[in-house]
Amino acid sequence: MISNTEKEKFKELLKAKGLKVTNQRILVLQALSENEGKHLTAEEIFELVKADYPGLGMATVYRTILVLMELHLIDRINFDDGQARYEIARASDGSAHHHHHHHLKCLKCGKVFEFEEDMMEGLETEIEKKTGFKIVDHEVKLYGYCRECGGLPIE
Amino acid sequence: MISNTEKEKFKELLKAKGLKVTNQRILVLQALSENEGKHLTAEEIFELVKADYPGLGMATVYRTILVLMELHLIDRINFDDGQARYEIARASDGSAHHHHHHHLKCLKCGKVFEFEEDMMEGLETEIEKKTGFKIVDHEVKLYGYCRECGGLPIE
DNA sequence: ATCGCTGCAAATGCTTTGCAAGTAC
DNA sequence: GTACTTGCAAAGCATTTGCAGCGAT
Repeated sequence: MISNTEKEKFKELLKAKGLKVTNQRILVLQALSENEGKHLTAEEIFELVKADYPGLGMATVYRTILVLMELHLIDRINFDDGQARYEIARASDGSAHHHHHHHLKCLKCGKVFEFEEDMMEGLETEIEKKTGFKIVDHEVKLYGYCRECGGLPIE
Repeated sequence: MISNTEKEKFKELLKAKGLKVTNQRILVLQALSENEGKHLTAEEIFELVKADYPGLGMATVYRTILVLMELHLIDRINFDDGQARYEIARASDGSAHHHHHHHLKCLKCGKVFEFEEDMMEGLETEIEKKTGFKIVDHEVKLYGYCRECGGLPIE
């Protein structure tokens, strides 16, 4: 559930950018907040919010997603299955760039798990030294076979 | 350039799967092989091969890409810019699952660099221990600002 | 009252598919 | 000769956009 404090913060953020506070925007953020770890597609967000707010249009969902991404309130993940997925950003203050949280996908059942581990700093500093690149964010995806799928490949 | 040995290996692979050796398939593989590190889109592959083989159709490019991916001869990368990109797989023997090679994208100029570093084994064993997951592959993307872009964010 | 937002429908853009003709084996 | 392949055009699907009406401030 989204706390009132968070909701107020969101309203402030919108106003600060000259954007308006609408039911649609609040409900979309809320749907993502209440489904942390579910990696919702735009379609799924649409269905969820539509249940509470029947008039909703798909285009609004997509436009709201853009707004929320610009405010750094949500992140997009792509599992190459034809549709993008979205999830609440951890540090929801709309400032931090590093969200140290990544994904683990089972190649058999397709379930997506998460992990918080962060052994990336070492790698990043090394790359920065070697290439002159200033790294501000990273994304890690692991693929394998989950416990229920027996850790064994198909076929 | 694609070596004759590699070309023969490719032909064997196709035959072993009951697939036919066609000019289109060889030319697409060759285009990707001669453009290692360029992360070509399907459209770009199409243009490249079409120069040598005018009759080519876009659908064939997409179908060939599928075949090459099933043979593990190429990998797909997605930079969320609306089109998938493809590159030759390193261990082109069509067996290995681990390709320890990842991407570094500049958030200002959009250029994509590569790095070979591999500090992932530690992370992977730890996750395996913790979750019971059997990890067979990983994908790392780093985002930042390249040397030419001054390591400084825009605006 | 203003200017942003929304819903709808149409458009876009990448990718896939159906099908008849062509080609490898 | 028998599949498998190809090119073309049409279809599919996720996402974006144009626009007139609606709603927040």
